[in-house]
Amino acid sequence: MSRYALSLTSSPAPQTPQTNSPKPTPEALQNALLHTFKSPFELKQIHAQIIKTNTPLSVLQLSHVASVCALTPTFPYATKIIQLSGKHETDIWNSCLKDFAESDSPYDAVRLFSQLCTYGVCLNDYTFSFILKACTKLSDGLGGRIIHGFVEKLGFQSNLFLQNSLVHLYVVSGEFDNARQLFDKMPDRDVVTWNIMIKHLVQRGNVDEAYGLFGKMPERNVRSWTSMIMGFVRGGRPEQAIDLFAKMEEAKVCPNEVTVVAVLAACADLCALDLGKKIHDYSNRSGFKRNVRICNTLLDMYIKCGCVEAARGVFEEMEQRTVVSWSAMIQGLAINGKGEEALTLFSKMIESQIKPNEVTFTGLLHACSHMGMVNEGREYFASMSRDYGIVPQIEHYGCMVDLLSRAGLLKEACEFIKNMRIKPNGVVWGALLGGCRVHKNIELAEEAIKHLLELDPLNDGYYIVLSNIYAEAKRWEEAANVRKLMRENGVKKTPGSSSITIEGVVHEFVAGDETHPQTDEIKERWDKLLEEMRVRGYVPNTSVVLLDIEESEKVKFLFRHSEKLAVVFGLINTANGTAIRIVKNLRVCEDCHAALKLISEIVDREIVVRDRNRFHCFKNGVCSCKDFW
DNA sequence: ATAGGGTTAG
Repeated sequence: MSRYALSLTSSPAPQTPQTNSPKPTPEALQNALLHTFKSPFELKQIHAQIIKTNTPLSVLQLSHVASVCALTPTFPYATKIIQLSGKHETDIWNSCLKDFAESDSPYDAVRLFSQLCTYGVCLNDYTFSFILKACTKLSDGLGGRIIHGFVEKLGFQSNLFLQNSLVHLYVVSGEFDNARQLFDKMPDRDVVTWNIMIKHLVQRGNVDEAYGLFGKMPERNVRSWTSMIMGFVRGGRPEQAIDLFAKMEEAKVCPNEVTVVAVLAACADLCALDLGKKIHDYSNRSGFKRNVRICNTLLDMYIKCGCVEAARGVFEEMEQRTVVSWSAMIQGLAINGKGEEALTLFSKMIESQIKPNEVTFTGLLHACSHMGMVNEGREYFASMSRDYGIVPQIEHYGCMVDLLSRAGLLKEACEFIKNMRIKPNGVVWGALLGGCRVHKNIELAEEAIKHLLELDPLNDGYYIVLSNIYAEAKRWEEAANVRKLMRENGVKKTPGSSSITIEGVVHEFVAGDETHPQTDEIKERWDKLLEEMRVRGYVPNTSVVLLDIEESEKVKFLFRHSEKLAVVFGLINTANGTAIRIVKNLRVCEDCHAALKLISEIVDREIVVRDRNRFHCFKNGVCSCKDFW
């Protein structure tokens, strides 16, 4: 008690009168008192002041008193003071409840709610909306069910706000059946109700069902469209995301910041640079330039379109950069053949006092592995836990094995796997297998495949690589055995597929596909290119064709690779001089790599191929990967 | 005074 009294008298009270200044108003005196009021034990003084000056506390002052006393035994005393003030008691406690619900410790709201119940304070619909907000923050479904009971008992069950809050709470706390049940029996739903359901169907990966609801909604607002677009992006269906965005524009709904993020993500996935640039323009026109998340997504879009310089432009113009901005830029440089710059950028990041996270290190390790910088990679790997306290994840181990294996340090890579502190996965052993192919080590490849067949027996890629390794060593019988094993295990080779987006339309080419309406035109153009390529020394590399067929047949197969089809299609259907951007589902084959280098020179165009792992920017006969991949 | 989207790797 005395401690608080002391603090009251000794603390500076700005409104305390000076000797000659006019007498302070009672309200100023109360404010002065409240200014230092931090403990419920001072309530008596407050109360005395009220009586002495005969001035009731304002709503703001009462709320302050309420929040100090809310979770203490002085609660009933505070209630009394609020009642004496003549102000509406429920309002005061509600505002306090709201503050707690929005604070970092929403559980305080739950405790206050229980006080309100214990002392019989009158509750209204606002009370419930705030306590539900707190429960939502806590993902407290059980609490939700209890509150739901209260809501019904007190007759608020037909309040749409509360119904929506309850549906949201159930869905957030994973009680989807309860959410659905409530949703189904709601007599009236508004756009918020539908949006909640769509959002959470999407989060459960149920994009089709979400789209079903989207179709049934009586009205849609910008959030409905955005959630659905985002749903398609997250569900790996960026074409549909972009289609829907076009429909949104037709419906004359104005995109907001979140829409911009969603559509940019779709552009990034599709390498749809034209649309991406349009959205960039729109974003600037709409004044979204200072939004860090938008900038990060823009940066990522340019990176994923292979436009490192445009990405750098966005990065440099940013007013604020978060760890996400730096990590995205580092990763971007890494997979675009600019590993050294990635490492330099990391030093700048550290100078800027930005703390790296696990993603930053993934980018750094990628930079090292794509450039063959073994010692640097080892050092970063050691540094991440030593200097930054980041525990390496499976991705980091994967990068390290990739780094060592590509550099030919296969034994060390193998040892590294065996000493890992977590269980290696398919990616880790797969990295070793990949290195074994480059460095022609059959023995370790067999060791790797043993693990891979256990870990990931349905992944066709590993069989293909092993079969390749045997074939390149001219051990045909073993190569055939691998393919036989593949058949026995019911594993099918994923067909190569490449896509190109022209004016917002995605054109997809699957290896060997001859059904495209422009097939003849593509062939014709290819034959012309081939003549010029041969003049420049191109020899078809049939070793990448694993089929047991005639050499001349193999050559035909080579010409049907999806990336070649997509590139030639792009040459035909875009203006001279424009860059061609292709996305491939697998890695680029060696023959295509050699061919595309020459084509970039012959037609004097930039050709960007984003494959499973990285970018290949072909320009003037060379590739940004410097043939190290 | 009350309800519903967003960023980097894989």
